Amino acid sequence: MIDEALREISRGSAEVIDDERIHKLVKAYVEEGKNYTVKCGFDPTAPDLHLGHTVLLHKLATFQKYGGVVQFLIGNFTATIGDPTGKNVTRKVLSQEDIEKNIVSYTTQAFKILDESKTKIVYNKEWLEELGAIGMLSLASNLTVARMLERDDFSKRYSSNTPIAVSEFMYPLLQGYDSVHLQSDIEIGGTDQKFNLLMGRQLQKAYDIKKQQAVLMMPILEGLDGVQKMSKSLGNYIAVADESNDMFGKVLSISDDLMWRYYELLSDKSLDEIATMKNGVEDGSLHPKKVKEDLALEITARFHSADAAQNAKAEFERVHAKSQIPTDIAEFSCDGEIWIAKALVDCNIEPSTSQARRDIKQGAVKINQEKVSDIQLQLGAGEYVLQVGKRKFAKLKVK
RNA sequence: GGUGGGAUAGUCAAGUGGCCAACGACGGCAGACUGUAAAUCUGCUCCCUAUGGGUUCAGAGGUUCGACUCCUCUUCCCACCA
Repeated sequence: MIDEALREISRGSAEVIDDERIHKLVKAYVEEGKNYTVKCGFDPTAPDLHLGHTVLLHKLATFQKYGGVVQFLIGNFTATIGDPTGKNVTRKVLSQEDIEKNIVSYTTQAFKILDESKTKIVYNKEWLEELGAIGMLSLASNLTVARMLERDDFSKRYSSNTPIAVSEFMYPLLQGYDSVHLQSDIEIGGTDQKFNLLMGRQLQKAYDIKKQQAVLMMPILEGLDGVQKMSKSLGNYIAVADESNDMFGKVLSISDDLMWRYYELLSDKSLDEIATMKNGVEDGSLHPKKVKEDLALEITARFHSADAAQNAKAEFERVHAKSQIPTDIAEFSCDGEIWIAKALVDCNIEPSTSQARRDIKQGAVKINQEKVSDIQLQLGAGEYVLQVGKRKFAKLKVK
């Protein structure tokens, strides 16, 4: 039991600091039913979670299975500073209203994965606001400028003369102080958070907390392109709130290599099952497409439902394998005859008539499955299914 | 505070009076091939019913038949010195 728990806990992790502590905590739970706390901080800087975030949520859910009580920390105070991690520019400061809004959508999405009964939502504004100038100064005395500048992102920015706000220096300290206040037993985060996570340990020691938190770091999930990290700004993400059809399609569009990574970090399948599949693909007894489909089904089912996932799969096959038209297409209508290029723009499947012309020239545009070659084409009264490329569709009614 | 250098399309980056809607790279889109994968090859990549027209090269003026290119001012960024 303990071994299995530890194996699941360390699954996919990039680095664990003080795994002895984790071992003891899990053992105490299994043998004596004692709970422990696992902290994980989220910045409410964006309203939508994507699968990259869920890597951590999954890990938290695993801990919940084995006695962990999750301290779901909302950084509503630190969000006003902006985490400098991995940024090459100072982050924008968010307004209070935006933060409030983000918090609501954040937590509802998070509870699709987390067990609500074993989760405590905490806001660091509660204690950080009270800290005051004096508390802040004494907190800051725990860290030297030299050490701060050792940080990769800071040193890069410093040497490339990108401005660093002094307030950004405070960020790791405040995050560390959260661990002091919450007396966390374990904190998890992405590998890019290492500095901040270790700060928690250092400060817990400085503030005389008896035990320092163990730290478990998860790798950063690559986005759909398989190279850069999944992020909204890069547009290579799968959002938790994505439609089931989109979600299914997006998962299927990842590369075969990336698929294994997603399995490790996002799937509920056991490590043994995954290894078996991998062997199957390697010796040719299992088609990689099938394996990827299973992954897409699993992920879609998690955020929607098993039925929705099956429908998405059927839909996908209709549209792509048999190159038929999807069942659910946005509909538009217009009065009187309309020029094809204009129609495509009006239906939001082309950004400009210029682009529409180009695509028509290249044979990317279809009406009712028929390739269009005439740029001048006028659409008279009737109903049409317009298509650009493989995935953009629209229905148009011309009166 | 002083002295130099710079700002070009999504990003990087050529262009230093007309041949410029602007080389190239990356990204993106589309086509072929596939498993809507990867890899590869090809085309496109400011807007406009368009063998033409319009608006662009930080901003505002000016010189010129003509300016991304020259001059003046403004804003922002960078380097070196203080």
